[in-house]
Amino acid sequence: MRNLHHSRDNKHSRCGPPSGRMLGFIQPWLLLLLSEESAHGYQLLDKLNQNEDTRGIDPGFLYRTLRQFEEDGLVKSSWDMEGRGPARRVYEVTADGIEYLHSWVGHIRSNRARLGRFLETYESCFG
Amino acid sequence: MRNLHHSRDNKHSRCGPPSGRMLGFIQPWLLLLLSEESAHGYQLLDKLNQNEDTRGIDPGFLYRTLRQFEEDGLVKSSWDMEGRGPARRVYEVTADGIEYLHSWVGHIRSNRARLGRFLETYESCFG
DNA sequence: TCTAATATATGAGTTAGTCATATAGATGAG
DNA sequence: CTCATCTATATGACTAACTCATATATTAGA
Repeated sequence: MRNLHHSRDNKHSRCGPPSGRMLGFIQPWLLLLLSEESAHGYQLLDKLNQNEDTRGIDPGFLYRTLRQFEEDGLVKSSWDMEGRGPARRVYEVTADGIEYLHSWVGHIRSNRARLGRFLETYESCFG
Repeated sequence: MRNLHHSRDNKHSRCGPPSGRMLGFIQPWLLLLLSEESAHGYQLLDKLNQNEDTRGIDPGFLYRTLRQFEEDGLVKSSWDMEGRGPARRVYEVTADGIEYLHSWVGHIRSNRARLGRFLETYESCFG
C-alpha cells in the first residue's frame, strides 16, 4: 500500500486508484452546454469551473476537444471580433452534434446502470 | 460526422465517442470477486466473461493488474500445483485490499451521482 | 503425436488526458 | 507610455491506462 490511499502521490501504480475524473465525461457536458447556448472556449471553461462535477479541466484539452468536435462536424465556429479583449472563436452545436449528444446520453445511462449493478453486488457482499 | 455514430470504425477522432468500456471499472470488480473468494487469474477471467458488464477483458491486462495489486499490497499470491493443467497463481485479497475496495466504492458512488446530475441537466434541456 | 485447453506472461502500440508553455490583443495602474 | 494583468486561443511533450499481438509451458484427449 503506502500512498495508495491518498489519491495522487502515487507514482508507480497502474491499477487506477480511486481518484481523478471519469474519462469521457467532459465532452458530453460541452455539447450540452452548447445546446443551451453558443459560447466560446473561455466561456465554457468558466461554466465548467462553476460546476463541481466538471471543475479543473485543462484549457489545452478543452480547446483541442472543441477543434476536434468541429473537425467531426459536431460543432461549427465563427470569430467574434466585437466586445473587449482578443477575438473569440464562438462555437455553435450542429444537428449532428445534438444527435451525437443523444446517443452519448444512452451510453451514460447504461454506464450509470453498470455502476449500480456493481454497487448491488458489493452491497450483497459487504454492508 | 460519418462513422462517428458507430463505435469503432473511427480512426481520427480524439473526442471519446460513446463507445468502449469505462476506465478503472475492472479493478474494483477484481477486488470484489477476490473478496468473495480467492481465485487464480484464469478463473477471474472466466467470471468476468460471464458478466455482461465486465465481458471481454484482455488477459494481459488482467494478469498485469493482479501483479500490480500484489506489488501494492492489495492482494497476495501463492502457487497451486495440485489439480490438472499448469500451475495456478492463486490470489487472495489482503486487509489493505478490502480497505482499498471500500474507498474505491466511495468514488464509484460519487461518479454514479455525477452521471445522475449530468442526466438531470440533460433532461431539463431536452426530453 | 498432434491439437486443444488451461494458465501465465511480456513487448509494442494507441488513445485520452495532463502539464507546461507560447502567443497575442486589450485594459488599467502608475 | 509601458508594464503587468486579464482575456483568449493554441501547441509540444509527456504519461497513464489500456489494447493487441504473441510467447511460453503444462496437461488432456483424439
